[in-house]
Amino acid sequence: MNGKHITKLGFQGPAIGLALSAAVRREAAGLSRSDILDELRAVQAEPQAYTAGGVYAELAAQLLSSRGAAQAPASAELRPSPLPYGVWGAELIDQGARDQMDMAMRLPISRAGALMPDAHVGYGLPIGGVLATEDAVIPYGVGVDIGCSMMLSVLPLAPGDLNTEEARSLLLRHTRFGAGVGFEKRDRHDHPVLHESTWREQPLLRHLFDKAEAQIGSSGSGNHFVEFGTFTLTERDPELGGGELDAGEYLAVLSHSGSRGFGAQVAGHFTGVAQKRWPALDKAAQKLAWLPLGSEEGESYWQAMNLAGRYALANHDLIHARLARALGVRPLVQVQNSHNLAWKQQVGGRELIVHRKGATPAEAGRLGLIPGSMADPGYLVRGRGNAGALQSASHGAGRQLGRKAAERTLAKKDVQAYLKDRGITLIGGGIDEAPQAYKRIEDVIARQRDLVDLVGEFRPRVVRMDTGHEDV
DNA sequence: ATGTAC
Repeated sequence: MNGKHITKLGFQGPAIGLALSAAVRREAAGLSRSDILDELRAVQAEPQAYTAGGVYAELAAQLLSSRGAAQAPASAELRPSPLPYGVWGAELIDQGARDQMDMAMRLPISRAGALMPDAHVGYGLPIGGVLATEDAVIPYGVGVDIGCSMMLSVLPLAPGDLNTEEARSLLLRHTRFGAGVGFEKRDRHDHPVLHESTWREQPLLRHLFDKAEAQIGSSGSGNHFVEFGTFTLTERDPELGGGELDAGEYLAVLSHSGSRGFGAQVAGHFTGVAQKRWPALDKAAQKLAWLPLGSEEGESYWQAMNLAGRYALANHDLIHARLARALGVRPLVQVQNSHNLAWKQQVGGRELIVHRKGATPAEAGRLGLIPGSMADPGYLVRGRGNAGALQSASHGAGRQLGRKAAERTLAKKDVQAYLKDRGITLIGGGIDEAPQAYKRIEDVIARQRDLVDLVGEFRPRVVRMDTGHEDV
């Protein structure tokens, strides 16, 4: 098997090398030359069927992205039909989210995409959507809560070392919830992110600094939470604490938080700028308006987005530091990951902008956190670097019922019974965040075993959330 | 998700 056989099939550019190395591996596995050529023709004919894994995944991803480039018009004109993309757990995903992803894959700047099993409808790109674009960033491809993220601290304490009442009072004292909520001046905590010069580099950032300073270390509203629970490590993991953490059960803190009012205003501002930039863009795609990287607006968004990403992680840092300090301990290990952000990433040999809107980065070996609901387990996972999923996984269980539908259909007593069955103590929390409003996390995890491996499990015990429209 | 209000 050599390069000539490959080029004769019509492979071009970086695809030649990828096809050749796959062919060599198949040869080593004992296949005949004609069988391998048949396989390569099949990959060529239908690359989307091979992106999920196996020897041909990288080649398939490369073919898909180069075809995207060949088809890309240089204007706001949409493709007549969406580029193909991988879907994990299709039977768990509603048609509305599929339609939104189809629309995203018709953008002229789109090159590759994937839909995670927790996907549901959002603004523009669906939550659970992963989209790779070329030289452009889509504010609503990242979402309103820029840098929304997860953090886990495993503490040097046994689960029984903290009783429910103490956990409740620590959460009440050291966390702040609610839209618009920040800290009073005397309770504020400092963080290096507030001292970055970036804040002075854009009028918008200068304007938002005071709000950011007041709200740092707070949790906000909606699906955000801070909780104490039991973390179970199945076996030592080389990626976790350098492989030093013993298997067993620990008291742990898990939080879900974002970039608060600061990130929301950055998102709102640049979404407006992007939509004005493409007045001729099809109305149905308006919320997917993009900013070219290299343009002043595009670079400004990129800078503000990344600052909001660091700010969101700083929120977690302060929350965990305050709780650990109150307990008089230092965490044994900490893990954090953003799940609403865009990254520059190599896809099929090219640098693309990978938007993850409610999707966990899952490069090979990278740790991430996938929470369930206020009463269901969350998982510490290790990425498998699946090329077809653009190295991503779900960011949670995903909504099954919209907020209004949950308030309409779920009964308070059923939610209370669900919590009681699992021994959960809840502070705040609205009916719209009820466990029954979410897909079963076990189902969602089962659909992505080719995207992540499970490293540990977190079972919530005392949970704080914002108070919804209707309390539980 | 945010906390203002085509």
